[in-house]
Amino acid sequence: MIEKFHDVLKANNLKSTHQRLAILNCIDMHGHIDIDAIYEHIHLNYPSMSKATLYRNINDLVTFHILEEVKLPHQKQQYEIKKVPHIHLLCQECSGVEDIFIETKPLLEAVTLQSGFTISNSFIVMNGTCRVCSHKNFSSIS
Amino acid sequence: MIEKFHDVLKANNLKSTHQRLAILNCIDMHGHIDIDAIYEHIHLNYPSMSKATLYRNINDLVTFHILEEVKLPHQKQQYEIKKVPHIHLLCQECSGVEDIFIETKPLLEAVTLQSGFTISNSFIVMNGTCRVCSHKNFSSIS
DNA sequence: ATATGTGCAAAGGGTTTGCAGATAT
DNA sequence: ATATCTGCAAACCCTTTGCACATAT
Repeated sequence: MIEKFHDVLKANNLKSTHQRLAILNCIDMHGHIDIDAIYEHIHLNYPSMSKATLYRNINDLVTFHILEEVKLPHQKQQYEIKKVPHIHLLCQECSGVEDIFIETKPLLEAVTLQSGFTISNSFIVMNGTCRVCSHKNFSSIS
Repeated sequence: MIEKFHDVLKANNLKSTHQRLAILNCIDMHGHIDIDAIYEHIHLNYPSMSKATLYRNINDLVTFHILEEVKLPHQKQQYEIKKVPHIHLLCQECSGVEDIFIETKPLLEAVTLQSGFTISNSFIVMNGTCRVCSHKNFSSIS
């Protein structure tokens, strides 16, 4: 496997260890995932991985802005690879989380205008029902 | 003091105790506040208040949708009285949190269109610099 | 070769729970 | 009167930390 995160770590003067690569690959693979799920997933192929190392590395990677905390209402804290701004869509049926990249400038400008706030960053979560689950519900009715 | 939350509690078949009223008033007074701050605040006038009661009630009030969890990135979890949807503005200078009530329908519609999501609820946080802090910075430059 | 990172086990700190006594209705 | 709630203290996590060994560079 090509270790896409090797250079990211090096760029931050962090050593490229198996543990760190496993953590980053796991998070990257899942998109959004919480600590326990990361641990369980990695533990399958890598039973010697310790939780102390996981916690330490998660914190370090957040500090270095390689990871980002995702705090969704009514959910355990999750982590994701830091990407460009996007909206989190949280499906109430299947608990899935989708990312959507969409123009938020008009809203941000309206907020600035109304509040006088200079906005540097935004975090948007929307709760609802995803396309797949909507379709499932519809099928079961008809 | 008129106990505005007495009826809210009764409506949910929860007994209107001093502790619950103190918790709700404290949160209402502050807008957004975390558990420890609630405890300290209530403890001043009400030293016998126990943390167990605070935790139990916070959880109960969230369950009954009287309170709402507010999870802001890089902040401790806070609580607020459940209100109509609004945007949280988080100032990076003074750490203040403002609420702003603004039209988000166009964005929600765009999201629905692009993703097929049926949105029931949204949670929006914007980070930046509030009007007061912007002005402070400007003054110190000129 | 050496600064960093890891695993282990113990410590720490926030949250929950069982129980007996207190309180709201 | 009685179901509910509270305070206390102990139990229970989840998370962090100290230390000796291992690893990446």
